[in-house]
Amino acid sequence: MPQEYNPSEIEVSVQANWQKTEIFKAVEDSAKEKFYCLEMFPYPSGKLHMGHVRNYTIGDVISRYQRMLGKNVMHPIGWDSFGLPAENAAIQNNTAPAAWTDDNIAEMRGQLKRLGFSYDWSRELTTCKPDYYKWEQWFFTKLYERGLVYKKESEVNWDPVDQTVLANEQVIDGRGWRSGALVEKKKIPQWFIKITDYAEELLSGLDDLDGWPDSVKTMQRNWIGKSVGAEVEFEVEGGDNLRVFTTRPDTLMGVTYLAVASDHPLAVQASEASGEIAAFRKECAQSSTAEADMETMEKRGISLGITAKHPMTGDQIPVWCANFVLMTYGTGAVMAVPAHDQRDYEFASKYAIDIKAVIYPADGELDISQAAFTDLGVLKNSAEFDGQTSDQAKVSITAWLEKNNLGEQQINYRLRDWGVSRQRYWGCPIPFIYDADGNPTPATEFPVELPTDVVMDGVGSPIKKMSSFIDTVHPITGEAAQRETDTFDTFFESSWYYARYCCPGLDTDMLDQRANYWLPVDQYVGGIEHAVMHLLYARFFHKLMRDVGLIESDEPFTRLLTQGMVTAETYFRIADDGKRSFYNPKDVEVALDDKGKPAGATLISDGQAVESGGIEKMSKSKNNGVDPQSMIDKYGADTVRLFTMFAAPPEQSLEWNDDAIAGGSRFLRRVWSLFDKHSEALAAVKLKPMIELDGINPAAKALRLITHTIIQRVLFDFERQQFNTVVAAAMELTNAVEKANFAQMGDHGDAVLSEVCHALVKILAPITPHLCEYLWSLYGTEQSLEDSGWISVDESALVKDEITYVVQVNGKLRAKLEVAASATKPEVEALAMADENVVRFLEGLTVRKVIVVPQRLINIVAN
RNA sequence: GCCCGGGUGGCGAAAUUGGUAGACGCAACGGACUUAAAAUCCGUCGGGGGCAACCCCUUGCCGGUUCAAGUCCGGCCCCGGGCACCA
Repeated sequence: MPQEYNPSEIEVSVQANWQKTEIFKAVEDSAKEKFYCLEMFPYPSGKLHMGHVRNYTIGDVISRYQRMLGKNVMHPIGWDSFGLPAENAAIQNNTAPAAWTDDNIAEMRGQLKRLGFSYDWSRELTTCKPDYYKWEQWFFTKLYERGLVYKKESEVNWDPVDQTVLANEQVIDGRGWRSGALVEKKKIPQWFIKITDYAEELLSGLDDLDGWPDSVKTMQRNWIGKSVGAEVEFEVEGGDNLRVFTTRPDTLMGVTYLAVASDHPLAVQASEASGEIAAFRKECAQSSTAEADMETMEKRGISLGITAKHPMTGDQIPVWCANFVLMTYGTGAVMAVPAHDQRDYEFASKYAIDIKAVIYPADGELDISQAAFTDLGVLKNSAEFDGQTSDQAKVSITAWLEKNNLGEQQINYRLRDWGVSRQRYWGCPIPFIYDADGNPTPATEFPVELPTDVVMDGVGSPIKKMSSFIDTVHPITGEAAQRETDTFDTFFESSWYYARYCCPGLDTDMLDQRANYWLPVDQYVGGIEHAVMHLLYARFFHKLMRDVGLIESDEPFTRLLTQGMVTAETYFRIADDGKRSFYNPKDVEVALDDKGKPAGATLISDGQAVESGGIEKMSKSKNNGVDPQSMIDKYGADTVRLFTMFAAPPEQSLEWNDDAIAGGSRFLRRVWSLFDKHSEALAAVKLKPMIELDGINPAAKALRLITHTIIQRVLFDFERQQFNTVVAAAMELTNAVEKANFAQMGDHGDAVLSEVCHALVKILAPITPHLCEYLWSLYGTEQSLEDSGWISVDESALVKDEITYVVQVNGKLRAKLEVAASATKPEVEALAMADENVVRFLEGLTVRKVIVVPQRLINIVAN
């Protein structure tokens, strides 16, 4: 073997061999246990960024590990290629989104191949191509037939200057990003899918997802937001009765006002007679639709000047309009109990509305002089319900409402139906056709193809003016008709791509039986930012596909790994106009003080100071991205892969560090020279198993103990997917081999060498597969590394003659003892008591208790 | 504002899940090799005290449980992710 490790040479030739042998092509085989490993597919934004590299390396390590365990692994890749950035880039570069997208895919595909990921490229899919999206169009019409799709008015961010709908991302401080105009909420008709019909199953299904992180399951539970309470009816004179949902019917007697959303029918009605109310409603409309904005704005309201009849007391109570009541949750109206709800308390205090206490703590005094009492308690001032606990009263008051026909028990979900309409061009056309009266009917021919030869003007979707697209024939009447010009939310494509990977090339159906072989996905890997929306939509879609009869399983993803983001230091200067301009870390030199702490940074090009802006997620806006390509060119794919695995555990954020990756390269060179040094011995001894253990040389025995202790840790770490410590273990093993003197190990030297090097290649194989392929070839076996099986622990190698005991006095470390493994508990205790330092610390004290943790620790408690 | 995470040396981190805090690596410093540099190799490396054996302090902050807390419980502070049209 050559003395120098030349990664690019090895990597290119190993990759060519993988391609030639089609080793990663996945074929259905009922005789083998399948393993479907999937990473969230990329949006083709231009070039790979470090987040991609991390995501796909994690997935590749898992895929290769599972393959070595002997499973039939399917590992596909594709492109989530509809979306907003393509439209923006098209405008900027004076091109069409399709061409820009295709170029990016070609570029990024090349980068993924260069990194040596074990993809089955024959399954590659691209969501913006008609052969993919025609099936979601077809599927949407199936859902329509089943009554799961409907159209209703819904709010969007409206830019009144550009006359266009804006994404939340395009609203900055309440203004349109291009026009700078104050954004308004506007209602337009949009398509919805009834995800709320599946709320209960989406919630209960989480209980069985043992392979998902608890944090993600909790987030989804909270997002679905099931609450049990009551709907209560308040009679409004001369108007429709007002129904409200409450989780606290026990506080009913404490209601002192009602509040409705600004677009509630009662508020709309009241605004017709009052300019003040109309103005308030207009103000409420002047904000983005984002919930974070709604929740953080000042809580304000206005009295509607009308009253409603309290169902129990018959009192007339005022009805207000408030900016914090959401039309989309519950009934768009709430009953307010200022004494027992903090938000109502603040609102009532601000507008001098009555506060009436009805719940008292079971013991102690009620104090609502500063804040509401929101705990459960005992009822007072509640007529016949006085003395009941909150829990009792929730039941009895609900029963009373039901008996008097004034309300009933109700389960409410925070989850809202999924609005899938987008007024954008670069998306999948929604397959509906409107007759002359505007009545929709589903398309019957698929695909409804998106015209790709378009010019983007920066305002609005080009197909909304394109008669060649819009004008069509009604599928039933044959009369002139018009196509829907809205497109699907891009979450639509990403909700079912994992199933389509199972059926490449299928042109007669959305899915076939192959989907049932591969699904569910055994391991899904992706960013934590997708914890709720994408993962919830995909779970929902899976159940829809099941109910349409396309697949048999209930959940799409058995095990989920949510990776952390990739971050880097940011550097900037503030210009005279107050704007920050950011400089890439590679263009900045950091000075260190004598402790090695950063002390000031300068721009290399002009030698002038730049300010440090702290660690942030790699992004274009902060200009702190590191181009993976430059790292691959410099160090090779294996080093980049090794570093991304070593720098942090997968679920934590990973801070990029140029120096640290050089350390990864250094390690691989050390592994290389280690094999170089022993290549002749390895070729001669091949895979000689360790059999003769009796009378084994102590040096050989010691190295075997290290080897198998490390194997044991590595097996554990691969299973729990903590790959940074796998790399650390490989480094420790390398250190041990470097120090070992095999010549002194007598007859066992070669066999121990073969065993330890074999372990090292196997441990690193999923992480640095190119290098390991090469090293594996030194063993001269016929089998490919991928098919050569996995490693196991030889328990007999783990047997120790001596054990180190830690001796504590009152919990503080005072001594360490080397004790024969056969020593009994009293013997160990006696040895501990006799230790010089222990004796010193026990002087003048009485021993009260001695705690012995076998094989590990002794704690002497004395005073 | 609400929901979910995270905080350990100069830095990235580890701690077999309540039992030796800092494995492994980066940076830094000292040395070897070299005409020199790179590369490589050897050594030191949380803070403080001590000639030394050793001792004291230290896992964001405050309090608690325990023989024993980075790990469990309660309260705070700071940072990040998500909040339904970025993907």
